[in-house]
Amino acid sequence: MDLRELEIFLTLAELKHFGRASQACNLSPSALTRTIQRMEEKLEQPLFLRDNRTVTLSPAGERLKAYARLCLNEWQSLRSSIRNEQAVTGSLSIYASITAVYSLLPELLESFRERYPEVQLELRTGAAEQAVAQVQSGEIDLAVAAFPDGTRPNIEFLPIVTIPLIFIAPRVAGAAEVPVPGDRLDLSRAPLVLPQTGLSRRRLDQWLKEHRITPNITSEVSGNEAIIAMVRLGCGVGIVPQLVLERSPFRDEVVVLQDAPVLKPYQVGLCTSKRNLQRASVKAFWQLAEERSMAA
Amino acid sequence: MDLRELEIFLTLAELKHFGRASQACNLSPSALTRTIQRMEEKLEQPLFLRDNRTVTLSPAGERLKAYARLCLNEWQSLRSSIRNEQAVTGSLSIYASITAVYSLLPELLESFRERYPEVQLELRTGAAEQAVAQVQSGEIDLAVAAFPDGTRPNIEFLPIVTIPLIFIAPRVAGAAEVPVPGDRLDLSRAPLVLPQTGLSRRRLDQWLKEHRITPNITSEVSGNEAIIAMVRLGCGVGIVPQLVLERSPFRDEVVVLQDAPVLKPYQVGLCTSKRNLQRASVKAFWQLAEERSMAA
DNA sequence: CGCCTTCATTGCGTTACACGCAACACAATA
DNA sequence: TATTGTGTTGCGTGTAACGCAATGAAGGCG
Repeated sequence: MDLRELEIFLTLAELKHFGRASQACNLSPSALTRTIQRMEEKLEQPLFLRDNRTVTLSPAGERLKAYARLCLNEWQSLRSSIRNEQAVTGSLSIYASITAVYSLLPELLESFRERYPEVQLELRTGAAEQAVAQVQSGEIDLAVAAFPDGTRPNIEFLPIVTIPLIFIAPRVAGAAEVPVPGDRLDLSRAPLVLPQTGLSRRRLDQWLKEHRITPNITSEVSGNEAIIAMVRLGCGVGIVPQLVLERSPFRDEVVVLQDAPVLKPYQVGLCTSKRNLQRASVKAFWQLAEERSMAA
Repeated sequence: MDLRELEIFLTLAELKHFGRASQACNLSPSALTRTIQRMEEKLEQPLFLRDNRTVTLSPAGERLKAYARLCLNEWQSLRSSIRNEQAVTGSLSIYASITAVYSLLPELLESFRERYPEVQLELRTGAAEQAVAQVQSGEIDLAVAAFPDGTRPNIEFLPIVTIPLIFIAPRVAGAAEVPVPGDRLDLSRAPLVLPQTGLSRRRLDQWLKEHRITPNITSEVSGNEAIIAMVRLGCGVGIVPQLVLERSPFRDEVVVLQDAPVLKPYQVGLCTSKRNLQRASVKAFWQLAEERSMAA
């Protein structure tokens, strides 16, 4: 039994006139007759008692009338509740590093807020490394994350910016062998301040492996900000994404080594699960970001 | 939105597995996929969140699930209530003359009662002449009536028996010119006891008109039983359906005139309106009578 | 690492079915 | 008797739902 059929039936039940009902339903008289006949066959029971003069509802028709009203009303309320739900209770949790919150996200969040003011936004900051894991666990809807090298199953990425990985040195040489600006960076000799894990570490390790160089690692820390702090103190040469350096309060107290190996740059963008991408709020954010990166 | 679609949706919502759900619905996987896609398009909202591993309900899907359950449950209850209604509350009112109640109806009622014991029967007796009017007014569902000569609009007839119209005379001649058994009946001379109106009167009038005979009408009464009573008293020659005479307590006190005009016989049968014929109980009685007259 | 299995989806040809048009049946009306 | 109003039926047509086969994507396993 179809909702359209119920609607047609109800119209006829109220008008009690095939001609007028068919007109009211934008239907040919024959189509109306057949629709009612189909319904009567399905119920194995006449719904209307007709003679050539009048049309009246049978007892079964009265029952069906109540049913039809129920179904159609509930359908209306379902539709509106789904629409409202889409707008009002749409929520979106975003995970990002502090750097991202200050650099990439502001303009995105602003235009999203403008276009979809009804979506409840939740913003969580944390280590950039954990972004993908947060998304995979379902803890979070959307994250700003660096592209992992390999593609992950059921995870979608949308690149937004490409950020070079740069080598930084203290403005004033501290320990021995720490290069000063203008020197050529010799990775086999220079003392290095590196993250324990993470994408930039893997990029460097790969480069070193390709060039068969054994590095001189002074200290391993976690977090790009920590690297900048260590470098500033003169501990050695560090490697950070350019964007992080630009946002750092210590940016003037370290120098960028221009004559250094060029590592494959960071790809930073949005990250979510395939499943989340089907939710209205997530999809909206995603498409907004796509538009902006198209325009750029 | 179709009930079948809702059923399919519910199955998938419970199994959360396209393959198994399609099997459970006797459907190909592709058909299931498309069915869900259609529903999602109609609602402009995803119902399931899928990745290559799992299928889960979206918020909109949860709402639809509640709706689907409501519709399907109500549909079941509608079907069963309609079936029960058909059997239990089916009522049938029958109008018949006293003669019919004693002659035609007993066997019909008996087998009807046997086959459809749940139908509430109501039996009303009255003048045979009013049977059709009772049906037309909707006062009564079904009547045992004589065929009117012309067909009536929106009224159906089912002939059951053919009953000759016979001329009767008193066993012992009373008034002058009243014929005795064996005489040839001369309608221009014999005193007649006729019904004021009714089918038998019309039949006789027609015959007289065709033969250009002016009758000698002694008295006009109403009701066949009255005719028999008058004839018995010797008032004249009467005309009654054979069946009425057979059932009359005075049947031995009048005689049938064999050598008399042959009038077109009475056709007695069931009578109902087209509209009533669509009701289950009426239809059942009608079909029962059809079967019996077939067999006879 | 490569092959196979499991799932959902998509392309495509086929079929069923709902529709509109026209003709019809039946009754009321002039 | 002709005409109008009303519901139904015959028939040709187009859409849309289906099944089959191929595809894409991810997990399992030797």
